[in-house]
Amino acid sequence: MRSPEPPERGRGATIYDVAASAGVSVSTVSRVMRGTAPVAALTREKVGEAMRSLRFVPNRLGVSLAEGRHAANGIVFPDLTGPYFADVLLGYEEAAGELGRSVIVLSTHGRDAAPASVLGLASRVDGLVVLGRTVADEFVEQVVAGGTPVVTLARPTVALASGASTDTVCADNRTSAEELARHVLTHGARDVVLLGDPDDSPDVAERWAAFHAVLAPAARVRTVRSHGFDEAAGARAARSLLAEHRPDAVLAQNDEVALGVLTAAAERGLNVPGDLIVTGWDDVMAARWAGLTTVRQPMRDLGERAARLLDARITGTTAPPQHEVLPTRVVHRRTCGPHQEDR
Amino acid sequence: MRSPEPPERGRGATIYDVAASAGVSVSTVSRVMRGTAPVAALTREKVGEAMRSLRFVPNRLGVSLAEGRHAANGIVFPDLTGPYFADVLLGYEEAAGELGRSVIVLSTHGRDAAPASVLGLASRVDGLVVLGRTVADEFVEQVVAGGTPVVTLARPTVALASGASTDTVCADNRTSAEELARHVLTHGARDVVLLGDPDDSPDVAERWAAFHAVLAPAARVRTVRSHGFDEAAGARAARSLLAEHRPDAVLAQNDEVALGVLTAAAERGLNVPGDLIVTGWDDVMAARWAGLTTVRQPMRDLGERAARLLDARITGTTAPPQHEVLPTRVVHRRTCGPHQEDR
DNA sequence: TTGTAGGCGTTATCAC
DNA sequence: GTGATAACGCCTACAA
Repeated sequence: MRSPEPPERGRGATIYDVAASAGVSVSTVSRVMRGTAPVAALTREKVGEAMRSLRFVPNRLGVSLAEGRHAANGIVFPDLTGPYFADVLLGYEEAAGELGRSVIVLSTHGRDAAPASVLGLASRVDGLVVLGRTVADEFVEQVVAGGTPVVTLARPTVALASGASTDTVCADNRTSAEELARHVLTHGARDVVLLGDPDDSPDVAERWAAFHAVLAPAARVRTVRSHGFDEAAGARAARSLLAEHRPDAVLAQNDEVALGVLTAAAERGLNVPGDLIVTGWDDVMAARWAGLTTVRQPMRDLGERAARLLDARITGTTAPPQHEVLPTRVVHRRTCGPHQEDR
Repeated sequence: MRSPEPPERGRGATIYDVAASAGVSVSTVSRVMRGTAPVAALTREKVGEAMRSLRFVPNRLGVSLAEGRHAANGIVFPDLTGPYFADVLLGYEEAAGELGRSVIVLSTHGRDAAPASVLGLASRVDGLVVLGRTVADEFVEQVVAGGTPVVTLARPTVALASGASTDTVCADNRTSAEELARHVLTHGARDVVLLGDPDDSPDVAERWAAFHAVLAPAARVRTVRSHGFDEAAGARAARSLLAEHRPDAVLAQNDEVALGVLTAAAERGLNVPGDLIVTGWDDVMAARWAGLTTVRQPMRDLGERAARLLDARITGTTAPPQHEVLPTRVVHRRTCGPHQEDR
């Protein structure tokens, strides 16, 4: 004796198999699954039984094609390295899951996304979040024109042909950058270097503008380019920088670069903060252990808010474009001068 | 004058629109796209023109339904927090992309995955990677029985009804755990606590078994449970542990927990490593800045290998189940005793 | 309450 | 070389 339809290996049962096995039509099976119309108790019973014994799981492709929606969202990262992106993804995935949507991730690995990969992604989701400098405005516009809403994250809003613009969510770079700059001046810095990779992200450009505005009247300010934005890149850039001239302070574009600066400074026997003030951005875990002054941004919340804005847009809200700015906060530790430390 | 078919907002053009616009049949359009059969140069030209002007992007659902494949893989994480998972994902996404597959991520947020979410995911991918303790063996088997290959990562292989078992890739826990244990004995530890959350992952169980085997003959060994496996959990557990009794050494399940122990030890004025030896696992960035002795595992490679094993299985290899064990290495720093430090 | 049939967007197999 | 047309798996009017 075997069960009615031995679950065939390698190919899931279809709704037709269930219908046949239960002796009803496919519409009835569909109704039972979706509760979209009343079904006689007995019939429901038989269908349920058939579904169980066949281990039936509806094929997403069929469902999506019929429903006209993917129930999936995409997110495009420039890179997946480091704690920043992981936390954004965490917040995004959690909120998207709650809203009944799967998450498809695409990393462009530092390069600009290949148009094909972005359009391909767009064709398999209901909406897309685009981080920083991953996709040219032109393609963002094209994706939206194709009917797939886009939310930009940590990136300026993109103007659309329709006259509207993308929803966007980002962290408040300016306020904390200004505060950090003032603080550094307080500690006596008069020769400041802004260190980072300006091609990395629009966030960095915003911070640098704010740094400049505050520092320039009171100090010498130079921008120095690091090629890359990880610890090694920071160390390399700092080594050549310190070899030629020693500034009072280095404001790095993120914590990783700042940690690289600390390494280079230690190699030269420089005392931080006595000889050199160093600050980062992001407040990654290592920053606390290195005593690095930095700025904390709400990475999870960025991801979560993006997911919710996107959901609203997919759901068809006609609200005007939203631009959310999430608060950040300066975290004082010992690399910017002697004082009470935050944790 | 307007272009032939004004790209309608909100709804992408279909292959029928292109065919109509070019004055050919859909089969011809399909052939042009896929190069699956010869097409007259002139025709190809017209079709290309139509596709461009309509900004046609084939709908993935249609393609997938017809092709009978999703061109997407899933990956199920217990959690997305911390550097470990981000790096695994990085390696996975990179390899999957290279193999022409999108990546759908699902996090179970520490809990066991809801069967519905896993089966739902399985129904929209061609294959699945399952990390650690996220999905009960029973469901893994069910997913595979349904025709979706599964690769287990950092988790023992799952026996299948077919008599086979899942492909699996994991890091070598035993060798490094043994080495670390011997090393700790060398530094004089005779009262050792293994600290962690045994429910967290099979990896931890493996390490603890190896620790035990080496330590038990020469030292007192206790296992202490931390509820959770982040820094705060480690600190909490260490506080209550140290309040009652001070061991010579705490071997934590991962770096985060170990860093929590360092914090708790500092609060009590204990000298590390003089009064207390501490070790972690994973070699996250913060470990270097905290001087933590730990074990480095090739996270990216884990993800990449999983992607490739999965691809082979999807592609239909009939090779016997693969079980890959990737090498790890102990990183000596100052929390385990005085000596030359690794970076 | 249940069944029939057409549609969702693409591919692929036939004829022509 | 090209064009009908039948899948693919599901949903949902519309009929009965």
